[in-house]
Amino acid sequence: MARRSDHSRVELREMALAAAEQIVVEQGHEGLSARKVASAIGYTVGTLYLVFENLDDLILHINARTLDRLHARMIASQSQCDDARDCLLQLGQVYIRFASDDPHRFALVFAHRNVDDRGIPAWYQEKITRMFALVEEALEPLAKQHTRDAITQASRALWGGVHGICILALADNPGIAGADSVQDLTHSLISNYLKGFTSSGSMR
Amino acid sequence: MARRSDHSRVELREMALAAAEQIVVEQGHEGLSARKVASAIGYTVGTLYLVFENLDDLILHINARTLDRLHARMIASQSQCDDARDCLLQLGQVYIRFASDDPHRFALVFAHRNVDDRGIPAWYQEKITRMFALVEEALEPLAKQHTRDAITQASRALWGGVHGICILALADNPGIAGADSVQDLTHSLISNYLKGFTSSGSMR
DNA sequence: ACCTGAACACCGTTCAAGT
DNA sequence: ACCTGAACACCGTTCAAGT
Repeated sequence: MARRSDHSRVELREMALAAAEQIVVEQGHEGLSARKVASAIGYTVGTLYLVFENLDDLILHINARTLDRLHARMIASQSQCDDARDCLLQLGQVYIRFASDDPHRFALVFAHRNVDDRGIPAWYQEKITRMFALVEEALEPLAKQHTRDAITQASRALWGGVHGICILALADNPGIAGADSVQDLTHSLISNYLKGFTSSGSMR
Repeated sequence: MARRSDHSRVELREMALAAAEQIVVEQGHEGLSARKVASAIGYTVGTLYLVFENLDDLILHINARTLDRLHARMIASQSQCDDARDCLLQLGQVYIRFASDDPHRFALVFAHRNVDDRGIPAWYQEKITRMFALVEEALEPLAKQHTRDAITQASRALWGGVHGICILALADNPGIAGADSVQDLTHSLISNYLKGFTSSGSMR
């Protein structure tokens, strides 16, 4: 073979990403390999390195797509909720459902933190920041008496919390996935946190 | 060589575990390999499989030790706290400090969930359950008006939350590790959750 | 210019063969 | 009985060589 040019660079990238995502969905994070992706799209391993820096770079792009889909769903949920508290509960539900509907893809986002020497690229970081901003927006109407910084901090604490319940549940931890449903735990976390956050008196 | 018998089975296990832990501490999860462990203790790869089922089994035993140390520190913190609220805040602090003092070992516990076909062994699960039980105990004096089940659920939601902040911070997420310290976020989560949980009225 | 295919340096796991 | 060492089937990554 050699010199095929059947597909443009962009086409190759798209094919590789789609193939890689399918492997992850079916076999999970551990099942993914450069060789498998290459053979799935009918090319040699070497070709993959023409179009991605390395496997971590490919994974980063899968994760970018995953974060985009998650963000879209979070946005969508915000157009059909009643009050601010309900909006936050909806965000939590969407997050949990997204993770449990597609556990392998979701887990990949948080399994691969060691991108390389020069850290996570800014365009990718923005996708995470954007998600926290969504929580912050939803929290704002409930926090009139708080400063901007306090709201930011609260959104981070709260969403870190929701995320924790989510991944402990995915990992099938005995302590979490036991009797209660993940949705119930998330509801408990959000609603109790909000009760505390919106009550006027500071306890310390 | 062959037929050395320099070390008993138990000695070999201990040596392998110690060597593996050192590799994890220094090089992280990705740096660990059966061959490296074997060569670090002066044996061949095959020997490792005489004394552990496989690499996942070895990792499980590293994680068991990590959970034991964490549990010991959590226990210790409970003997020097004032009221129930302070005890819970201390638990959170210990958890976060433990994770950030030894990020690689801590991350290993939650990175490796796919033990094998027949799931996580009961003796290991118990180490996780034990930790949640500690939170539940600390929570109990604050929840006189709640049922046993409600307290259990609250301890799971709360500790899932603390865990989430913890790992997002370790992963150096821009949303979390930003301006606020992890300790502050944990404090915010616990103290606001408790305010909500201990306030009498249910909001729904 | 585009892609291959072989090479390099690694993996986890098994198991006949040596002492 | 204990341990080796070679084998097997995989990895990620690179790059001279082919068309």
